[in-house]
Amino acid sequence: MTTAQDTQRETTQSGEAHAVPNPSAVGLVAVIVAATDGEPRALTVEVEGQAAGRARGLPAGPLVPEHPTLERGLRAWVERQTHQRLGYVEQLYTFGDRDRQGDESAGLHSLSVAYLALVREVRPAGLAEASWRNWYGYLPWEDWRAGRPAILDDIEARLLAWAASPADPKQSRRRQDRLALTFGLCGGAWNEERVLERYELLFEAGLIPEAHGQSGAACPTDIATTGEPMAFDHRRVLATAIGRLRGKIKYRPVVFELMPPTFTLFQLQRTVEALSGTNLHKQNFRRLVAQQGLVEETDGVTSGATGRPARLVRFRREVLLERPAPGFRLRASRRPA
Amino acid sequence: MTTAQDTQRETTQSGEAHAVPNPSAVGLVAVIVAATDGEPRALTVEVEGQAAGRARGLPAGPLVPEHPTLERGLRAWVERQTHQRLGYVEQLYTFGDRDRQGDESAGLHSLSVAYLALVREVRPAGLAEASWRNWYGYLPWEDWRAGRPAILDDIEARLLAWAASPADPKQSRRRQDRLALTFGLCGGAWNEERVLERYELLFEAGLIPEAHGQSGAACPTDIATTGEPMAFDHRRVLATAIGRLRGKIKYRPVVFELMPPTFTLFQLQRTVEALSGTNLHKQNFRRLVAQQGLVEETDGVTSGATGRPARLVRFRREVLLERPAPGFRLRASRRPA
DNA sequence: GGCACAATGCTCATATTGAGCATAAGTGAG
DNA sequence: CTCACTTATGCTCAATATGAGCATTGTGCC
Repeated sequence: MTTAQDTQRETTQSGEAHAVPNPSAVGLVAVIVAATDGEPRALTVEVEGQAAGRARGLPAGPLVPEHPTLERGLRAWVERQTHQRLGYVEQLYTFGDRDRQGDESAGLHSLSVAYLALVREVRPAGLAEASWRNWYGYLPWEDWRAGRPAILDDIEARLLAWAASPADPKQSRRRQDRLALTFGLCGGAWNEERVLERYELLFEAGLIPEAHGQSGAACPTDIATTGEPMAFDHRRVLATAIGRLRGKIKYRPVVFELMPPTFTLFQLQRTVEALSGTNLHKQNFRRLVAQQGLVEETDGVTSGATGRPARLVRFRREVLLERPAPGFRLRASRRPA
Repeated sequence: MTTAQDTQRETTQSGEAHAVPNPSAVGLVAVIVAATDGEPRALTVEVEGQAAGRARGLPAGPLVPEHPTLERGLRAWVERQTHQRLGYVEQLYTFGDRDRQGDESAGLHSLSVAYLALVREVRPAGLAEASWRNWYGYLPWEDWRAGRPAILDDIEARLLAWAASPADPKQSRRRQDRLALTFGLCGGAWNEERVLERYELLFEAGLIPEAHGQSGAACPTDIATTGEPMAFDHRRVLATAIGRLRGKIKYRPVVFELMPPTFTLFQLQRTVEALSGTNLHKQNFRRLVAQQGLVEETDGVTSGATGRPARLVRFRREVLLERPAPGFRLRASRRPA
């Protein structure tokens, strides 16, 4: 940035000149994503204050005056808690709901500014408290790579019951529409980007333990069906991140942030599939990548593994300049696996 | 929402239990968009604290404890300042850079959570201090509907000079690459979604008065070229909103939030063109809308105007349920107008 | 009626997809 | 060494989608 601005010295964003008339506590949260061995992983940490005991959380910490920017503050917290350096970082969403944050008592707001980060390698998690987890452990219904997940039978049955429960037929109808939209029930189609909407629906329907008190006793489903819980509202943040990432890989070449310097086209495909939770047609995928000019060949080939060796390629950084908006326009294969 | 959560009562997002250890001032800002007579408009208000005097700003106000959620707080501020009720609202971005907000003195952060709102009708702005402004008055280089804006000649010359100025050839090269990417110079293509990147580049290059002190004296360009200034960093917020909206209309049917209950296909096209700043091929546009099933015919037709009367149509809300991700995959017509 | 003007209908060449067949080039078993 | 197996890679083909333009249809206005 160039020049300091003194125009605004004496005024806040709102145009008022008081000294912090209504302070809020601002937290920073990070969803740090990697993909190794064809599995999508998020970096999690131990959470001490959590009554549930075993639920893990995302790297997070409060914004303090020492942080020059939000993003720098986030990087500092992540490095401190996980010893992981971040490369690609983008802002995700700012969460501020009173009822979800659970901070209504103090009479002031507590916001969480969430970020999405993509990292290349999974170092074996420098700290014992930090570890990489397959994100589908938290949202198992999102993984359609081996076809429709069986747990969806159970989930759908409960959701339909939830939709049918209101006395008011109009409200019942509205709930059914939402089911169709998000879970593809009643003739709707499954859209892999609606991760957050699905999680929120499950939350409202009472199938998410985090929605009930700390005991989780009121929750009628088990973890095998609705996934492992997370501390605070971090599963919601994770769902937001996955949805955003699934959308973004279709029009920006962000997947390459997850790849090593050289890789095979099939590894790339596996990574995209891991993120999107669907399967792609192999030949068409390589055609797409080729014609978009996203990669260039190296002279290396794979070895050791079974099957014909594959050529190693690398990301062509030049496409960022050439094409107006490169990325994958991926479309799931119709065949179930 | 269903149940209150007491799990988190005693902890903040970060897992610490202090009472607001590091407070921040949080502001809410709204970019409220309407499209009337084929022009894109944003709702602006008078800003009192602004030394520059005439620069207007976006509706904004601090987040206070009385606000149940961020979005509700935003709606309250907007209604108070502009008498405009909001329908469609989505979160845009949270701005928190020290150097841009100009609040480093106090030793605490001041964030702005920005929202994008789309409204149907332009009521003649209930309050005198609030008025609708064509958004291209603030970002004139973004309007390509009548072909490439002439002012870009001037802008490009200055940007090229800026890129050439560093002694370090590497840095110079990097600047040129950015120019190619954002402004389509040096063989690059113009991408109408990169509104924010273009504004930021101009800001860095010193062509935006807001980047210099309150006088604007150091700014080598005039308003006719680089657009009318706004208070604070609100032009950056506006640029963010336009970029987001231009992207979103391609895959979600959000334009209809700007349309009256019934409208003609050409009015719809004019609105899309106004937002995207480009021209579309008329026949292909209607084919697209038709085959996506986005609208249904009414039995009304236009009258009074010259030319053959047009059929009035309405938005088919059902598509939200049917199609996985409806929207316009608009592509600019090649011919310059 | 004849014009100007916009709405609407239709054609056509060219990409872009979705799906699958065929072949190539390795590994390991016998 | 040859076969079975596995994965990589090349290529075809039909179905759609897209970009561009021509033709026709209704209206208000002289």
